[in-house]
Amino acid sequence: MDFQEFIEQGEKLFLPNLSVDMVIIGFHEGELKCLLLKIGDKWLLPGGYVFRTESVENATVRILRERTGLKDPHFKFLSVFGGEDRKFTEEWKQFFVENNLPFKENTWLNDRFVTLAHYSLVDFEKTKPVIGNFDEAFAWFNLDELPKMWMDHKEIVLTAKNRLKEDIQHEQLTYNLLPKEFTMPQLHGLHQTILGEKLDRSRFQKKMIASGAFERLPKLQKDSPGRKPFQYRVKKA
Amino acid sequence: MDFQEFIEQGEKLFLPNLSVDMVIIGFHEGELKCLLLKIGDKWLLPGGYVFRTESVENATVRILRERTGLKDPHFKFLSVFGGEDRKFTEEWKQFFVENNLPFKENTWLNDRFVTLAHYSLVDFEKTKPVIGNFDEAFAWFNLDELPKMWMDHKEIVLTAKNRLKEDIQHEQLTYNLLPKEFTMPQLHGLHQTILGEKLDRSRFQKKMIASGAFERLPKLQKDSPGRKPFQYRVKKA
DNA sequence: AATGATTTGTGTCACTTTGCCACAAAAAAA
DNA sequence: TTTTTTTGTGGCAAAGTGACACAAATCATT
Repeated sequence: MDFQEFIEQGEKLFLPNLSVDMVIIGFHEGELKCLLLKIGDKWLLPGGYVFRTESVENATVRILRERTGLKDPHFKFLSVFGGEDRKFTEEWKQFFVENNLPFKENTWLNDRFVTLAHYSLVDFEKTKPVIGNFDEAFAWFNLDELPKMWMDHKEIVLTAKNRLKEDIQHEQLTYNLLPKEFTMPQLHGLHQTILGEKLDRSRFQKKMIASGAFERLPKLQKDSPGRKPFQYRVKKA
Repeated sequence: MDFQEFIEQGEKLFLPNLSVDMVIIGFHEGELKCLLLKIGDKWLLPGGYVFRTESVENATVRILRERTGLKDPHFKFLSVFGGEDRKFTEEWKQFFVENNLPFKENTWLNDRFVTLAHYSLVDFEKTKPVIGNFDEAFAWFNLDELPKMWMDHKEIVLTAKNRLKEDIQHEQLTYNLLPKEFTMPQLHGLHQTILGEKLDRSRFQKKMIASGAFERLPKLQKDSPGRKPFQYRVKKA
């Protein structure tokens, strides 16, 4: 679907005034990163619209797959952003002007959008981002060093960051951010990064093992100094 | 707004294909009750649509106020229900036929709806339900004895019931279900009802008091046998 | 008025979980 | 061989939890 077609057909194909946005989070070099796309001189969340014949959930998975190349990505609903004046008119205008496209103020694209924000925890190494038809670039940004972003997208990312902090206390989900096989020191570092505080390594390790959610594998072979850690993977139910 | 006007104007006034539904929960005679409305021979959740010039949040508050008479009701987002074939065609058809109204298959009302479900914890005594223009009746139903309901509305109620069980573990919010001034035995009974299990009274009371969220008031005067309990209210921040 | 039943507030005590530190084992580096 | 780094596990005091006990307060019944 090229842009012209997208503008013309979108109104018929999609549920109007409704979008799905994804905060896609990966863990790389000890930092939490978020996948963003560039349109114009600002960045935005990967997102899309819901086909009239498609469930919201399927739209979410479809959008995620399209942008990450992952088959079965983790995701979780985050929040509704439904402000009465939530429009992207200025952003689209700039995009149209820069691309020498005829800008019309009152297309569906410039109308108000209620967005269903989700977050997704992905294995950074396995994720192969794909830009959309209108995006100029993609990039991973440290959650604490976000660029200029569209509208309220920065707020959405920060909401996700805070939600992750809460969810990690009650749910076993951080392993989605690591490779299938990982070590306790890795998981420990990840949790410290998410919570932004030091966690006692001894206690953390004992607690994780005691949770029974992981099974121990042979030790990891590596060249760095120090004892070689066991590897773990999530127990299948 | 009468029904004819509602049908004709709704499309222009509201965001299409989007609704807000409320699971309004009260606590009465030791049981959790849910406020439902009757249209036709089935019951449905209080709900409504979002004006194009109104935020989702304001719509939620407006709908809640309209149906409960409460000034500043508690509410919390529950979940999105966005199935690809989520339509109320049959239910509306029956309503139109029963009321001798001309039924048209393809009005906005019969289109697919994504609903933003919320739950609201209210003081049963203070709540004065008001039925909508098209509702035949309202009633409070025990959460475990729900009547025949529209589409997936029963599923929404059950989702709320389960969510409440979870939220109560992490958040101080159950006092919304009690009068401003309440006793520890009351709060204890409420928690037991929500969780569906016995909680040690001693421990519960100590934990609640230790949380520091409540301030002790003079003892309650009552005629039943036994020691008179202290009253408490939520500490203002 | 005395006694008993009921309800509520608080105490105790064993058991578990948590926070913090220690230390030994393993393996590269010096 | 010794040192340094990393990882696994142990110990112990403090805090939290579950189960039960018991006393205080108050109405109902002799």
